Amino acid sequence: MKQKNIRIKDIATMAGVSEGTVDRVLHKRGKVSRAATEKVNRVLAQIDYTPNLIARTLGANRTYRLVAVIPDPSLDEYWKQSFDGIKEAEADLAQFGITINVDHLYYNPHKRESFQEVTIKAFQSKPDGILAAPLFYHASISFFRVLSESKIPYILFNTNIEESNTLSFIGQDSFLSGRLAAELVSIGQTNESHYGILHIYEDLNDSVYLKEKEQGFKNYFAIHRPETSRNIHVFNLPDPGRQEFPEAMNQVLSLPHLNGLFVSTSKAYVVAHELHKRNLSVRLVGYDLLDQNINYLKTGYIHFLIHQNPRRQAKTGIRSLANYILLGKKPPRKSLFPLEIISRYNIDSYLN
Amino acid sequence: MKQKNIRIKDIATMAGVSEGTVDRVLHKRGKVSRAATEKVNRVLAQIDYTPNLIARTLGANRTYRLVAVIPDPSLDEYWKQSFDGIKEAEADLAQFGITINVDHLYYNPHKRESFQEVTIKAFQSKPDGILAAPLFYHASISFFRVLSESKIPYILFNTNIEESNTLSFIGQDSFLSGRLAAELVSIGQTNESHYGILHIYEDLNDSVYLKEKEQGFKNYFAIHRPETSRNIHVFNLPDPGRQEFPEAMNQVLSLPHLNGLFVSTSKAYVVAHELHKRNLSVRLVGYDLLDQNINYLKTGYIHFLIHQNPRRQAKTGIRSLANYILLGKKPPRKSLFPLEIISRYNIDSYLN
DNA sequence: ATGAAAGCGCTAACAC
DNA sequence: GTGTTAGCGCTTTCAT
Repeated sequence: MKQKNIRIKDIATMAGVSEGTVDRVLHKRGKVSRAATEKVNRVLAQIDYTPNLIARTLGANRTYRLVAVIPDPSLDEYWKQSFDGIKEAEADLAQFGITINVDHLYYNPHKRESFQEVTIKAFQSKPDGILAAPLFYHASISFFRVLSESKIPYILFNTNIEESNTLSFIGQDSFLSGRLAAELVSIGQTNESHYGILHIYEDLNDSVYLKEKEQGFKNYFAIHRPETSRNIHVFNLPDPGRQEFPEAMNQVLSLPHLNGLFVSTSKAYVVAHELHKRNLSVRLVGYDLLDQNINYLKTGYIHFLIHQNPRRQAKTGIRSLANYILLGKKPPRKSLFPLEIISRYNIDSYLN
Repeated sequence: MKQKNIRIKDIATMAGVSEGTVDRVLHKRGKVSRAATEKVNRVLAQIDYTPNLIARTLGANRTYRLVAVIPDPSLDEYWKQSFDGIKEAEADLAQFGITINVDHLYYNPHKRESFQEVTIKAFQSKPDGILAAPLFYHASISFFRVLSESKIPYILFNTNIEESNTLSFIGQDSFLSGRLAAELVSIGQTNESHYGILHIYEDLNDSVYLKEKEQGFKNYFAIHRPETSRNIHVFNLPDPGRQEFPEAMNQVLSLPHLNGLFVSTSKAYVVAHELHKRNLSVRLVGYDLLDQNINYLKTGYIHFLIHQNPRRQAKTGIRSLANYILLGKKPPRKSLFPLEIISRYNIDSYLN
């Protein structure tokens, strides 16, 4: 009835070779004659062999070191959530001899040099795998080229670099995300409305995904509300910590018939703050469940947040990497997360 | 630098006893003299011993059989999704010697006797753990009492039975869910609107969670739109397969000022169908990503779906059960899933 | 009651 | 190249 799992020993018997040879074929360790390789492969093709991970880790008695390259979690609550996801995954995987270095590899999300430094450090530590959130497009390219050359497997999350040779990208479809934002910001509004896209404190030159969101946003209007298409205004705003910021916001908010604002990053709360100060009512759509965003969502200054679930993205990333290293399982090239709509009506169910 | 983990062998040496004795003390298997027990415990008190779970599962070389009690997946797409979640979890856990019986334990979600039969079968098979979606409140009570008495651990999902002694319940907060539905169905509508709550083909007597949804729905109006509170109408509709159904729907749809309908189950599509037939425009809110619901969502007859994520619920349930049995980790008593809002604007991102 | 030893399935070192 | 074998840390059986 319940046939026992096939063991390497069984394969060896069936193929008429020794366990060692089967192991060598399975792991492509070389030093096997063509004849023996074929004998083993023939058996392998007929059966459905699943290695016993438990026995493997116990037998190998070795540890793997992964490395995660993300922005400093202490600088940004969003990255704190990614960090938490990494830690969760680490706890699950510890029993398989997997450790994760992340602590000394934080970078400043606004300093390209910082990212570059860290990527070099990460590479030089010769890890068994890398998970990275590569915010800087150009600096990433060379990093990933080096990794590919050194055969170090790596997975990206949050930000995709199409040109990279990554095992997998985990994140959302930025174009669709922008389209959804457009729909949320304009639903129920008249075609005379004007809308603003706000990129806050980001180097657009490096942030491909912000441009994609912008395109998705515009595309929605081009298709569904062509008359309104000309009423879309794009603003690149400075660091909200700087003095120029409120003045820049004044410009934005002085637009006539401004009925909606889309903040392309998780900084919607700074805009909500400005609306609050001025006692203005403008539909506001942004990203992510940061404490401040949640507060403004509950008080009605932010209407919708699109949840990117950084925690789960990071966790999935580490898991995929571990699955690949431990079991050789290739993850899907792209794992696109759902665009979760958060409003004041369902936010509570998302908070533990 | 990296001190090796303490092994049972080390403890044995330190305590001056054999490995076997240490193991017996560790697992309280008895047959150890007071003297030996104390020697071991003294050592244990001084060190920080963490058993190697990998080695433990490999050494034990035993299998655990879990059992899942759910409605027949072939009768209902919703339960098919739960089923898929179970199968996914099973694939992950196979390496730990966990197998799951589900195939011959389906019940008919509309037949209490069928549920009872299956619970008896499940119990008699003496599994190591049970995952159940207990749709029938009264019949569940005795089932879970028996399980508790026999020390068989069990976890509930989808439907909670507060009185049970379950290790964990995995699902959504029905009250909040009803409240969210009320908000979605009424947002942007005038206070003169009338609304219908539709329970389709369910024995309310047994379905606590439907009543909770209803209460949440009403509670929203009581608090936020007291004037509209008297405009809420509750309907218990028959099996949509029966001839009476369209006539019953006529009654519902003849309500004056009917501006919104809330279907408390995943059957919103049958209502959408009736609306479509009559070419009526009424805001419709329901549950779950069934194919037909998705179609009507895309064509605009359904406005919002609340996603219960049955796949993930079931998967989480099995995982928790396995974690408990394998590692002794107690899951949280309640694991409440987020209320995911699905509209035509983000549905695509949810479909793979 | 206790210790010794044979696995569990796989890896890796070592002979040949 | 190939087979053999000693672990990995724990469980479990079997003498004693």
